Amino acid sequence: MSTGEKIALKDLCDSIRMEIVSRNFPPGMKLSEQILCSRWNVSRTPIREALRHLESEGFISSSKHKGFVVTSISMHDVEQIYTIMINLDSLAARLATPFIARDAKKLERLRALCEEMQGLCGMKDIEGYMRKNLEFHSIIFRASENRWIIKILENLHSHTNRFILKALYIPRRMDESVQEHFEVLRCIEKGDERGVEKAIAVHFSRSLGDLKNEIELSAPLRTKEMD
Amino acid sequence: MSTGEKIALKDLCDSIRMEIVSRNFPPGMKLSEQILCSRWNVSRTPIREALRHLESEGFISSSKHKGFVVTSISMHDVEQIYTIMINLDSLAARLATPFIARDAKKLERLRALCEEMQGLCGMKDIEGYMRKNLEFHSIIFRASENRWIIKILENLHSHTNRFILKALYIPRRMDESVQEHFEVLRCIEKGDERGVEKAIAVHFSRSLGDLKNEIELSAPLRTKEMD
DNA sequence: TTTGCATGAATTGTATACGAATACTTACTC
DNA sequence: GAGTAAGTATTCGTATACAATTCATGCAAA
Repeated sequence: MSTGEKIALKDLCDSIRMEIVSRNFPPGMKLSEQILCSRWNVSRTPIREALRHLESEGFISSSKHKGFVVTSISMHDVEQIYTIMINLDSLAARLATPFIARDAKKLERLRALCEEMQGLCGMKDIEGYMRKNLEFHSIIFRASENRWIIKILENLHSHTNRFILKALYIPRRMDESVQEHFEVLRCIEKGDERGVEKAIAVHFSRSLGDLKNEIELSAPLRTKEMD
Repeated sequence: MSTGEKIALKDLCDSIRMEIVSRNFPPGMKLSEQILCSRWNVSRTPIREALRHLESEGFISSSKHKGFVVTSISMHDVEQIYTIMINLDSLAARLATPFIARDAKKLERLRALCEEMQGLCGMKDIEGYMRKNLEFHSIIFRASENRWIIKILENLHSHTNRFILKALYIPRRMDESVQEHFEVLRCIEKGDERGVEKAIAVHFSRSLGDLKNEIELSAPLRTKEMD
């Protein structure tokens, strides 16, 4: 790969972030500058600039003379993040409702996603489900037209996606979750801003609750800290 | 200045950020790397890394081959940010309440700040007032013990402080504001989490409302976009 | 005067070079 | 064999060098 034109800094940043979010670069992994250089065929300067960017986004941490390391994300972090998302995603959804309600394309896409999630849920395709789920919520918060919220939520959702574990399959929860998405969609279609706000808050609260239960149950497997 | 030991990257970053927040580096200002280099006696490499960090925090923007520019912050941005703070600061305050309620030192400091604000308000010292105000709210949200909220709010408060204009003196609003701070403090002392949450939300809502009015009134002076 | 272009100066983007700190290897002692 | 110390190798932090692009200036022509 990459034997031709030069990669832009932003793309470099996105590439590395993707590796981290996909757990291809797992928590705790040392990010050697040299290896990254040869991986993307650039010198250390742009690599370090990209790493500084990701550092400020919280995906990696650095210590002097020891270099960069992928941060780990614990259940404790996930709880803290969900606590924020319960509030912010619902706020964003409320703001977004009037914009989406009169946007046939977005409504159609949201409905398609709901149905696709229902299908994937039946097929037990967690990975696919998570992708659709992320797109569903992204469409909503991006429609809030509040660039500050959008930036924050993009970051937070990326971080939760680092934790969410393909392995963790909870059939009951997934069915519930699908229904909650449909409920959100119904409220949006009605233009019921407060209804959407509430539905999203409930959705994230339940997701967090079930996540905590599940982790609790699988505690012998892995404890509080993931990696 | 700076004729001795080498400055740490983090401090460099903080220094530049301070220049921006204090409007010493005003919105739209071109940040020439050379000038920054000679200002802090370092080479371009650490300067650029610091700038990348600040870019991801939203204080500057860059475009290829044109370099870095201090971002401008408009009333529209401030409205968007306040919309978030109304929710997030109140959430943080609710979380923080039980921790502060049993922390005599913090309670004492908060009370002192309230009284100092009252004094500064009488003396019409807006700059001093703003500083105390920021410390008051920072103590609260930092006590939330949610590191994700803390990071977000530190960033948002910094940005609003770029906008808030020393020139804008609103006696009535400042008196009101002082009372609202006392109300927040009373709720914290009682350990009334929901009361704190509500009080903070009301406080930020009113601040935003008055800010909008004031901007509206002084519209001939400066319109929507500040700088 | 204004428009257009050409040339050079200045600035940025990236690569490389070098000093400093850390990690690793090896060899030696016990 | 375990532990340790010295010396080597690697990696990082920063400075500098070079390439690519933009910006400014000046001059010529309309």
